[in-house]
Amino acid sequence: MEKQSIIDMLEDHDIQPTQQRIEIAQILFAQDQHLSAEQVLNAVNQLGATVSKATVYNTLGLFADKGLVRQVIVDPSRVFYDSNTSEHHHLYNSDTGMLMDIDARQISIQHLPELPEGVVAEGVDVIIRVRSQASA
Amino acid sequence: MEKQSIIDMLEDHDIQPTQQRIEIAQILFAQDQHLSAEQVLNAVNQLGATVSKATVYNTLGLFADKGLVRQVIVDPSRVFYDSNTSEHHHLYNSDTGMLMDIDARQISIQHLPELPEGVVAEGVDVIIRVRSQASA
DNA sequence: GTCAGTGCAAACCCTTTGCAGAAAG
DNA sequence: CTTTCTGCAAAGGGTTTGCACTGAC
Repeated sequence: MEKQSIIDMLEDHDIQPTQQRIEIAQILFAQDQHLSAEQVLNAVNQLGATVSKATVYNTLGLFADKGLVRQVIVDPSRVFYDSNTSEHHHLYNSDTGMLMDIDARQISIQHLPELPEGVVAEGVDVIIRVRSQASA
Repeated sequence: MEKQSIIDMLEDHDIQPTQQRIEIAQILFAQDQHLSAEQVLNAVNQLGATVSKATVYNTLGLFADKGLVRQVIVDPSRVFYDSNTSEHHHLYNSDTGMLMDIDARQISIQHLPELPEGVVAEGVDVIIRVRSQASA
């Protein structure tokens, strides 16, 4: 994804395209992937850029708020940020930490229950948890 | 649930029924519920008992390993332990932190995708995320 | 008496925060 | 110039760990 389309994407989502945000977005949107904050930090700084930890966290939080990425909560120890925002679910290997997308069409949810009063739906997460065969 | 059935339950799951474990189990299995480690700690100690934080964490981890409770990972800031181990899913209000059970029969998953090689399924979590109406 | 379990406090790790300096418009 | 963003380092909060003490059998 080239720089100008990144900038356009950020502006479309009411995000000021600063240099750090552009660099982080370039990492995230290079492909559909799931990265932790630390992985983003490493990746950005391996490109020669220098973005601080605080800015990575701020930016990922901002991107999530604005709908550019989706937080994936599958492991209590860290949050993953998913650059694929199309409807899909996840398969998580708790032994390896590997997180895979599953096309939403592969899982059909028949009928959602009626929600309690005063709440609005945000989304539905489906997580298929697996382990490597040998392990416990 | 009376003390003797708690002890039987622990022994059935290869867990030595120590006093602290019995107290924690009595809290957990008083009803189907979702408690964080901190909530268990408070609840246990309000009963006049004294169980240390380390033991609460150790015990909850042990119970989860042995299948007595189920970890529910919906919020990056803390893990909930669910004393209802029958098949069901969850509804989570991220504004209030409220976690509710949803009967598995209310959601039907049509067909699971084939798993990658070398992995075995552990389970499928479905989380319906909601917010309180007023909020963002 | 032996081994597993417990408790305390310190260590850990991811994440957030306060605040001064830098950059964007 | 004004406002927003960034970076540093320190603080925060849930969880884990090391190790000596206690309890179970």
